[in-house]
Amino acid sequence: MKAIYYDIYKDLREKIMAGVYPYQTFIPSESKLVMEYGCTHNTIRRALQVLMLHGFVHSVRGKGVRVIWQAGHRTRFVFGDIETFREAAARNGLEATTQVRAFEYVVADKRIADATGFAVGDELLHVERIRHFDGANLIFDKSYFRASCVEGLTPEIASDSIFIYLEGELGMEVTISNRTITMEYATAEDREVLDLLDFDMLAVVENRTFNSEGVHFETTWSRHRPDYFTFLDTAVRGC
Amino acid sequence: MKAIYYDIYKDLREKIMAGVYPYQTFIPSESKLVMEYGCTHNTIRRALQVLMLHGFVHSVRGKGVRVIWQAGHRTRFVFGDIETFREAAARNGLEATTQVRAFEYVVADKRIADATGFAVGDELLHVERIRHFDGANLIFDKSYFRASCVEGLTPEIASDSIFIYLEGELGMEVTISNRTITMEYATAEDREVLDLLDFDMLAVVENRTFNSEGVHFETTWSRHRPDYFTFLDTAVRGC
DNA sequence: GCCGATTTGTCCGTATGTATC
DNA sequence: CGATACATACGGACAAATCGG
Repeated sequence: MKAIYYDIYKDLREKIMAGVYPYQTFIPSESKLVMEYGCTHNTIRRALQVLMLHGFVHSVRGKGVRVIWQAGHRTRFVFGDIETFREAAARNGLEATTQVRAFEYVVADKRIADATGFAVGDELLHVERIRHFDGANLIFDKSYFRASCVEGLTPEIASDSIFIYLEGELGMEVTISNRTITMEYATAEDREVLDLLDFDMLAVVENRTFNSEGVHFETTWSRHRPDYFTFLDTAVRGC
Repeated sequence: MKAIYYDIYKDLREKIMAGVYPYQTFIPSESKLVMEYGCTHNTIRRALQVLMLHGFVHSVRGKGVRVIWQAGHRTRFVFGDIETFREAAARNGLEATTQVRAFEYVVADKRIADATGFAVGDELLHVERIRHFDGANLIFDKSYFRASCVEGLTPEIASDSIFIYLEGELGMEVTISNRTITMEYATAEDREVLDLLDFDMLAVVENRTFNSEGVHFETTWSRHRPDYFTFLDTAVRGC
């Protein structure tokens, strides 16, 4: 990311998180930022748009751009953004390991196609992984990858990080993801592979990801033990 | 919303949902859209950005803009967007009623302030509501509003729709919302007011909303019975 | 492998509108 | 009313990626 607007976004974000622009105060006006960063109006606006989308600021016509990010809120055990399990675990300060439970090629029948969003007949790689951290098996991932997109993938790689392999070795870029979050009863299988204590339900995140060419190449269900699940989101009404 | 880019966004969205531009196909290039809509490059790009943010399309440099929205996916029992409970219920085709359980003015002590994000000493209106639809009490809302933002609000209005009142009568506009989703054990109170069957956990959405001036004016915890909870989201990696 | 046409991505400079104070 | 600040749009320029010949 070598774009100017993105550098400005990161700089402003840092200042907000560092308290240079505190909660509920106004950041400098667009024209001041234009002078400060030596770019144009439009480029500043681009950066401000990203700040808004990420829930850091809110702009008010005729008044200014107000900081709405609060320190302390939204921190621990967050598994929301598109990021690898390793990234999320590291950000939460946890040692994490992954055990691969299944790794097999299948052809999508109607049942799989309906569930995953792939087409009947698509060749898929079915992977099941168990995520261990903080002393317990806490997440059970069931994934279907489009086989043609994961050439050369092995169980050993899957136990490390599939996404780092895809992005590094295959040069694939993960960009957009459609997610749904639901709660489901734990199955016998869940109880077998996870350390569920006395929990009888799970938080299930269905994730359909698209690569940089807009091709749907993965559907994953992540089944989380409830006490380790937090999902974050910021929404903007209207336009 | 009188902006040109927004009209173009809505038009393209309609065409995608109507199947004019089917799943996985490319929509016309920017230059073709410029001619079709009689505006500039930048205005088209603005519309495309909104389409991307809402998970309808994905753009690939040098190739085009591909449709990634699938008909049928993401439909029923969705309570994700910033919208009133009535809007959501109506979209899901359900008759809905609301019972107001508490309605009282309080001053934020440290406990309330920490939980809600308001400051100690802020005057707040505490409201508890029970949402009934599909034949059962399914959602339990506990809200704190900034008192100065909800002048004239009555329990009767709260049983209808607080947001319609705020937007209509008070001219307030709800714009940004920070949400966290977690799972929690049902309390004795939950069991008292909701028809929980044998569920012992709830999906809890904490919602901090800001008005059009960027002022935090509401924190609500919506406690959903698990079988009626689905949350949707689309995420974009990188910038 | 190279070149040129196409397409998206970024940025500039300017102009006008609208809301706030 | 004027100054300030954000919102939208125009038109032009160049960079970067893709694709076909």
